[in-house]
Amino acid sequence: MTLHQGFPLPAEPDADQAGGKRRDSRIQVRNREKILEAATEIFSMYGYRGATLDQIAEKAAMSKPNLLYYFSSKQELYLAVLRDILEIWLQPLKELDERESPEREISAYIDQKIRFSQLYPAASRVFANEIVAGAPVLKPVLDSYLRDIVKKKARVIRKWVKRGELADVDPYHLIMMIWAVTQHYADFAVQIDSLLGKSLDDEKFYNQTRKHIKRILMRGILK
Amino acid sequence: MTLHQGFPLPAEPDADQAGGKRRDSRIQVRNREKILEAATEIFSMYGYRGATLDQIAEKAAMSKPNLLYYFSSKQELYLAVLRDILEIWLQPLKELDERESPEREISAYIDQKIRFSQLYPAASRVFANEIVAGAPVLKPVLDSYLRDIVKKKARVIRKWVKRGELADVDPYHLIMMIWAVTQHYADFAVQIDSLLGKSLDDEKFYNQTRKHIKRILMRGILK
DNA sequence: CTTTAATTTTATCCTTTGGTAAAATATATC
DNA sequence: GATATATTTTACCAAAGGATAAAATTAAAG
Repeated sequence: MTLHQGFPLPAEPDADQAGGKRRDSRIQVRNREKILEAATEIFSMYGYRGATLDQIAEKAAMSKPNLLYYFSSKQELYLAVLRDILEIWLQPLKELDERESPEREISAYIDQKIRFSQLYPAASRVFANEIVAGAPVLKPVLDSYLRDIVKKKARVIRKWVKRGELADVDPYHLIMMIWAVTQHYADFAVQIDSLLGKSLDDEKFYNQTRKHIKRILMRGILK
Repeated sequence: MTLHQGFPLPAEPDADQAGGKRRDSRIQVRNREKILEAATEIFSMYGYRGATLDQIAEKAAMSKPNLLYYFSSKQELYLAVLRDILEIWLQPLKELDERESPEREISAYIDQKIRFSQLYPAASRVFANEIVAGAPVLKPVLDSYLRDIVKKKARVIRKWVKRGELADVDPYHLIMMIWAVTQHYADFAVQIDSLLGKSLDDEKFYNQTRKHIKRILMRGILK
């Protein structure tokens, strides 16, 4: 489990055109995509250790050695999957803008998070698995990058509180609450389905959920 | 993965004294406990598939065949772990009492859930892993037992709403929110620690968290 | 103390799994 | 269409992992 060590953050556009080898033939792109999708699905169910390349290869309709032709190891594949996820996972938080009203901004943030749960439930679960497992790979990212971004946004929230636009809430706990609730609908989708017979795929349920979460949270924090 | 099929629910006191074999020598009890604890720890990090008997045996300071002397297979061990967890996980919900005020009852419920996260974080993560993995074992329990209990409690909440003691909230979403937020602090403890440098083990942080969650949620749902 | 039963260790088995080598096939370029 | 390059398949391998057998040891009962 000596995965990790300086996790190459999101975008890594591999900016060589003439640099090393030629990249991205048509088939290259298509297969990498196919594999990443399959891998996300499998990792989301079994975590890094529990997932097998055989399963992933099968889901990608491809032989295992063929898969290894595109990603030279399980670890590399996992890193690629995480990289993709992190990119979309981090985006919304960056957008919190103190110049706007907290009502508008937090509402929009919740919308984006729940939308992520709807669009990428498997990705959300891969992320959940990684964190629940103790973040063996993402720990460095949490400790540096995420930490900074959250600190910055906590300051924004604190400013709203000082301005009297928000009740006296702890910014960190508020952010945790929003994450917890929105991700729950993706990560625990099976449970939701068992209890309610619904999923976020159902647009009606999606909107009901979104509004309900927002109603309670916003009532809870607005002055 | 054909685990499951009629999961033997919580208490299974194995009420034979003279029935089958003699049970529970001193050493028997101690070792089973040691194993269950180690297994909970390992399953919580890697999930069922990702965990290995070698790891569990090592954590329990015992050889693998010795471990298998107490639990005859990985599957049986996992079932035993889940059974233990389910028992304590389910308890609090059963206690919601419509004759009391929602303020008091829901507050007490949140207290119990967050306390569970504090006392049994590994257990919480085993549960999380199981659900995230699609509940291959617990699905039947979710579909029957949990479903019924939640339905019953939803009725209690609805009654409070009708009595005008609670804002017009959807009972199911409210329960999901409480679960999500309280479990988050156990399941995503690493993330919390990275961002805040705190854990629920810290009594001060524990109380701050508890109060903060309650303040926001209660404000959000009380009339 | 013996004798018997419970527990632990050692040696081993078979399957799965991540990964490689090399041959075979398809694709692209001239 | 021949040649070079990229892709896929087939055949393996070594290590890990769940599980068993039987011997060795320890604890309990008489």
